[in-house]
Amino acid sequence: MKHDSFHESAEMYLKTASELAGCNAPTPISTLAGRLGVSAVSATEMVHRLAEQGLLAHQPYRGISLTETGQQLADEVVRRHRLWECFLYERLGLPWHEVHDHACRLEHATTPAVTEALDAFLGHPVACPHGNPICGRAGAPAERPLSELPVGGTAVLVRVHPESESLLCYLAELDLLPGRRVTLREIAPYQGPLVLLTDVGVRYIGREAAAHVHIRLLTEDPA
Amino acid sequence: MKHDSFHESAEMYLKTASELAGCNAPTPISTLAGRLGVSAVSATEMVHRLAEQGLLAHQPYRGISLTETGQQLADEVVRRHRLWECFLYERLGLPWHEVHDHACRLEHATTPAVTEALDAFLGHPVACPHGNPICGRAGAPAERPLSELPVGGTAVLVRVHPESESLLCYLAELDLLPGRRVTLREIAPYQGPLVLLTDVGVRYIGREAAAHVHIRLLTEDPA
DNA sequence: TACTAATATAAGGTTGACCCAAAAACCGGG
DNA sequence: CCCGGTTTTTGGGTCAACCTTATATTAGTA
Repeated sequence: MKHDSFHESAEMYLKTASELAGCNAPTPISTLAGRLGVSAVSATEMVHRLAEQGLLAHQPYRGISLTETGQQLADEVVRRHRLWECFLYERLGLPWHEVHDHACRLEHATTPAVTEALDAFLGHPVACPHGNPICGRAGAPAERPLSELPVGGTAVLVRVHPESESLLCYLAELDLLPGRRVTLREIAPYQGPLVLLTDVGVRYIGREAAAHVHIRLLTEDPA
Repeated sequence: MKHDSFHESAEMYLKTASELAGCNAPTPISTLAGRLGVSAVSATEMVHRLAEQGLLAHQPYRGISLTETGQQLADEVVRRHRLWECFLYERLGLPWHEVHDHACRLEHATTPAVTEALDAFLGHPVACPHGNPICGRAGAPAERPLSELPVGGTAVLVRVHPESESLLCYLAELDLLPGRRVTLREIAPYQGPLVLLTDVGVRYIGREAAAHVHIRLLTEDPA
């Protein structure tokens, strides 16, 4: 017998599954595998193991979805992750785009007692530095990807969802952080970038990236 | 490719080897194995692997000792461990005797950037809550195990060295924490416990435990 | 010196998390 | 309804870290 519960890997699978579940219901295993950087075969194996433990359901050729228990576990991991991000960013002063990776390591080594104490220490924060909610489920009113903002509409950036260092870094460079107010002037032709007006200047952002940036709509049309 | 450097296990071996090295120069593998809770065979295997990587030297039938590099690695792990202990105890307010175990998990998931930032955040502490030094090598003036305090002598408890939750818990119960001033009244016969006078009352402590509590001598004889 | 207890090695197993290559099952478009 | 591309399964490997049960080696002591 090693650790009490399961390991880093399992937690990563659940966490990732949870992240992808937000998009379309049954996530194909290949997507999971891609995101985790493992082969489809390996992912399938692990999915089976997790399914046996009742953490997720696998409908062959359709995809996977988390069970109640699996979702809970995943939520805990995500919570730890975001709490650490808060700590690393707010208290330790590490750069915005770096905290994700450090938190990825810590999230698996955090006991429940530490999690709770950390949460209290940070004053029960409601969102990580990238705007992702910390406590209850996602929800929140009228939130959608930036890529769906209509031309002329104005919105506030609230979160960066499927996070990745390169994306975070890119956004930081553009100064497109949660809290920023943007207006979509136009979408360049041929799947071109979105042209955004912000109070720090004009910004261009690709559709791919924009799909990962979530906004809260302020107005549909220009003032 | 998995993690960049080596894994938790290797770090634990090095850390433990370093802890035991303080006592007698070449540590027998069996001692290492015992402390890590693995079989002697497993420990031997791992020792070979680590020796191949030049992290420690193994003299058959005599024991092991860390190389320069190995010692450095071990020191880094220990440093991370103690920094986390400080954080958990001072900032998160977790109990004195519990922080060790939580820190044991975190120490392997801490990137250099986080270590440095944490150190700064804590104001570059010089010792963990149990009194073990954080930065440079152990040293410090005139430090010895409580078990070597002469009868009648007075000393200050400075650190608990080979740490274990049960020991820490026991000491906490007795209120024998670093900073406490004690006078050895007598040693009960037949390898009996030490009888200590403290400003919180009389305390009895076994010789085993006393060997793990380090003191700084104040006076050799009663005032 | 010869013996015993500690130490080391050898041999063979297990488990988790990966990999590849190839075969089989499936789904949807033409 | 059939064919091609995606997905899954099958079979066979690797590697690290463990395990047990022997068998050898050695150090220290009687």
